[in-house]
Amino acid sequence: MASEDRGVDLLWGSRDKPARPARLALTVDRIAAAAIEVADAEGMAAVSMQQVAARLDVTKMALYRHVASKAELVAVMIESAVGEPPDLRSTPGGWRPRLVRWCDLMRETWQRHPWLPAATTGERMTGPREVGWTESAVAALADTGLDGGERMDAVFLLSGHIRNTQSAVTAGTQPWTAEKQLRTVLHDHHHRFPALHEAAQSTNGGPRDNGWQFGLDRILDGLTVLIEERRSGSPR
Amino acid sequence: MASEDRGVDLLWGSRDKPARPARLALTVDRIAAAAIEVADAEGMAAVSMQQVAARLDVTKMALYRHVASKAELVAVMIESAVGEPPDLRSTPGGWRPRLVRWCDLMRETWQRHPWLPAATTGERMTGPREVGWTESAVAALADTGLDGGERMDAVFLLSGHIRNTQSAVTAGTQPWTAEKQLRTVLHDHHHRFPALHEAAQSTNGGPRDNGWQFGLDRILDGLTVLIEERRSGSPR
DNA sequence: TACTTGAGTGTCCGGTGGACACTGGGTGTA
DNA sequence: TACACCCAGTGTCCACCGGACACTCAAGTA
Repeated sequence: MASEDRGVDLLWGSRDKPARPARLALTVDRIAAAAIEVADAEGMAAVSMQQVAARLDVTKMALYRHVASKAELVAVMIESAVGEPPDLRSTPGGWRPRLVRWCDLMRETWQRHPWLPAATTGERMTGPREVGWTESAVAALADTGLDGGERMDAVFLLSGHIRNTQSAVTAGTQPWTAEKQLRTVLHDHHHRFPALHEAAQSTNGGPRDNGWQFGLDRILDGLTVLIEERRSGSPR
Repeated sequence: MASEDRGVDLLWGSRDKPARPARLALTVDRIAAAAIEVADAEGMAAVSMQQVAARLDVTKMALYRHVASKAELVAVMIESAVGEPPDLRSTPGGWRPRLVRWCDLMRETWQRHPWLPAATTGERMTGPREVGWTESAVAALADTGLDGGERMDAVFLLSGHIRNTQSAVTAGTQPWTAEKQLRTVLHDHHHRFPALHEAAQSTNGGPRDNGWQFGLDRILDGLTVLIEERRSGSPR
């Protein structure tokens, strides 16, 4: 059938265009780019081998010449989407502003690719760039007096918070992010959830950011407490 | 075929058992229980309509008489698995021990049902018990001087941390939880990730808990800073 | 010119969630 | 008592998913 189409094409028009331009056209990078387009436009759920293949005008099985499995495709997508990890050494002011900067950059790229939270959960392969981001943040904590495990835990805590707030933006991870639903539920059952009802009432307005800024400040304050304790008090 | 089996059954044995015990046997609760069994044993990915139906010796379509969709089934599973929210008013010592207690209970049930992190991500319906857990934690922050939004954000921060550490246990959300992989990568490319390499080296042993305790302490310390600031200093 | 290589194809498989028409026993009503 | 309706559970179908595998056929090499 495809060959028939080709025949018609050859007979009726565009004879001048190269007879086989499609050969060697497929590469891992092009596949990843197409998959990212799909994910950006329609979400991670829409990323299937056939969808991606269709966008490249190719059969899904052709993709398997270049990626071993869908998991590998997703891994390549992530590695491509996260971009080069930042160098924070030029950011002045010590560990705290550096981590803030790191979070800003992280959230920026995650906002550009809202499917990243969903794609980066679960057991999976990790690419060098992704590890590079972690490296970058751990390095920012180098001279804080925290031991290695603590530095890693701190970065994990921070990136987890980014993931939570970021995925909640698009997918409503937490009950109260499904705004309308919760609001009506709270209205109908306010006697059952008095504390929530009261909290919803006494919220000091302001645009919701899923608790991003609040959580960031709490985490950094908590880290500050530990770091100062280590520095001045008992150096363990 | 099923009727044949029934016939054989009737002819050869167990004639005494009621002729049609299966009628009215299916209920939402039984379906949810079966689905939870599947999820506990084989993970969320194994929860399909047919799997659940098979466990109940029933056709998958029979389930649709009782739940409208798979999403609804999952919602019922969650609501059933989280259990009754706790009453923390009897826990002495103020908001901090109460939140610690809340986290302990939360982690306990999440450990009993390791699929809960995976099931509670994404847009979905929320049941009264799940909201009840939130209510419970928000109530624990009632007399802290935080406004409603802050109380909600604090609970979100905490439950997000539980989710992250808990799901990492089973699914390796973060790069460095894939222990062996990262360790070999770090060994092979230590020149590329010096900070990570050094951190991995200088970790003060101890059993990893995915940064649960570390993160919890940081978050609670950070909350303490804010609450004390509100109480003593400028009440905003 | 003959042979090998390898990118892309077509077809198949088992699994998924779900639509829809059907069966057949239980029960309320005439 | 007879009948009709109700409705829990069934069987079959569909589109879609990821993936195995054998195939075609153009291009490069010997």
